[in-house]
Amino acid sequence: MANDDDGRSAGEAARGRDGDRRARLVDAAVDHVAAHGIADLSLRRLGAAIGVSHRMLIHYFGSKEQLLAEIVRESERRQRDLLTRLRLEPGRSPVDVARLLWRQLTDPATAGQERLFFEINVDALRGGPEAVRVLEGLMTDWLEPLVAAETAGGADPAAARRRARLGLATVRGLLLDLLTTGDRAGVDAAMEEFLRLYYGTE
Amino acid sequence: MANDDDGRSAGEAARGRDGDRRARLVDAAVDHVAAHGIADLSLRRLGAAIGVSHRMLIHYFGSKEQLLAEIVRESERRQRDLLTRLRLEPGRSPVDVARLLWRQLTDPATAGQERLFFEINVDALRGGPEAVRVLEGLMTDWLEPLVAAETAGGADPAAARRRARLGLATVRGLLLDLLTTGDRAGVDAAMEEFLRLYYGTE
DNA sequence: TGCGTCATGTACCAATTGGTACGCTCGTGT
DNA sequence: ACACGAGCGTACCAATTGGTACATGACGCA
Repeated sequence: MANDDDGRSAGEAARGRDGDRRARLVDAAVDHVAAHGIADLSLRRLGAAIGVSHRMLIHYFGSKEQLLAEIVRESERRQRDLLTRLRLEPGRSPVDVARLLWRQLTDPATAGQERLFFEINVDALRGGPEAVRVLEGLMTDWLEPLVAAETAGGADPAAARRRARLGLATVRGLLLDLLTTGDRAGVDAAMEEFLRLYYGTE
Repeated sequence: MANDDDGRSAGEAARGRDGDRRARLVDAAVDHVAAHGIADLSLRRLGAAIGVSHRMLIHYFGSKEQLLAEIVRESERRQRDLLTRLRLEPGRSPVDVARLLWRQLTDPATAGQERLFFEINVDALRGGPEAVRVLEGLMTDWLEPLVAAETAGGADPAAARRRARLGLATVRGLLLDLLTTGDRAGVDAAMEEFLRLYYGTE
């Protein structure tokens, strides 16, 4: 017999002391992936980087695919957190919220995370049907609160959807620009231009 | 001795009858890559797909890296062509040009090409310093004519740069939205909203 | 006809990949 | 004290990778 096998089925239950270990591994993995990309990731290199043998990664996550899924999940969670942390603030004007969000997204500290977002997105585009869930989450998680904000700001639902979609797309486009050019000043200026058009500030 | 080696140095000169073959191979390669992505590309699979042995790919291009470089170059060229083909038209209003460009970019026939653009972009983000050239081309090739158009439309240079940058980012963001959601109607509506804000049409 | 050059396929190579087998080392319950 | 099970590392595996060696043609030129 002498079998290894975790009978743990990864995702659920069993938060019994090694849940910590798992969680810490995922965290470290996301950090590493944000820094080095997801494309040429190998279990061995990842393991070496975060201080475990690749054997342990398979032990805890079952397979590379499952580990990747968990990395994506955790990364999505971090992005969502970024958003929800903003909407909590009361009584801000929409422009200020937008500016705040923008500043947070363009914080150099989270640059890796943003790059990872695009990487996951592009990656999922090529992936099979199981990637659809990821893609949907990537869009709706952001679209929903934005639509809500627009509706609250007093726009009919159709217009709110249009505006939310436009805003999200523009932010992402500018974010990609910033990542590729690194020209913060230029991109910030473009963002200000957008805010002027979008909120009609003069 | 009995050596194989092409002394051709790939890129230049030697358009001597096999330039055709090379060019056709690059073309087929770009098509294949647009359809299947660049991430899990292998010389063997690519070769099988376009009807040559992976040996031939190396023979004609020297290495996978050089082949990839050429694919990227050709892909960029196609994108640029897409743009220049539009600016030739005389006497169109900016809104119409924009709408035309948008329709061309969102043509399902070029969807693979657009996806490839994002893939190359994301890929280059993680790449070494040789990728900088690619990234710069990816931005300036588009930004320049847009800035020119804005300036011609009567805006001071600073504003023209801001507006061009904003327009490009928004188009790309919406394009990414379209690729991930496939919701053409919704994205088109957002685009119309943008054109209204951007050109002040009522 | 014979020779050389180029295009191409087949067979191979070392390196790297995800995943597995197995054995060592502890901490803990009895 | 001792057995046992979980956590872990080492050594391994087959598959796939980019790249190379070599043989085999086809074609042109003498």
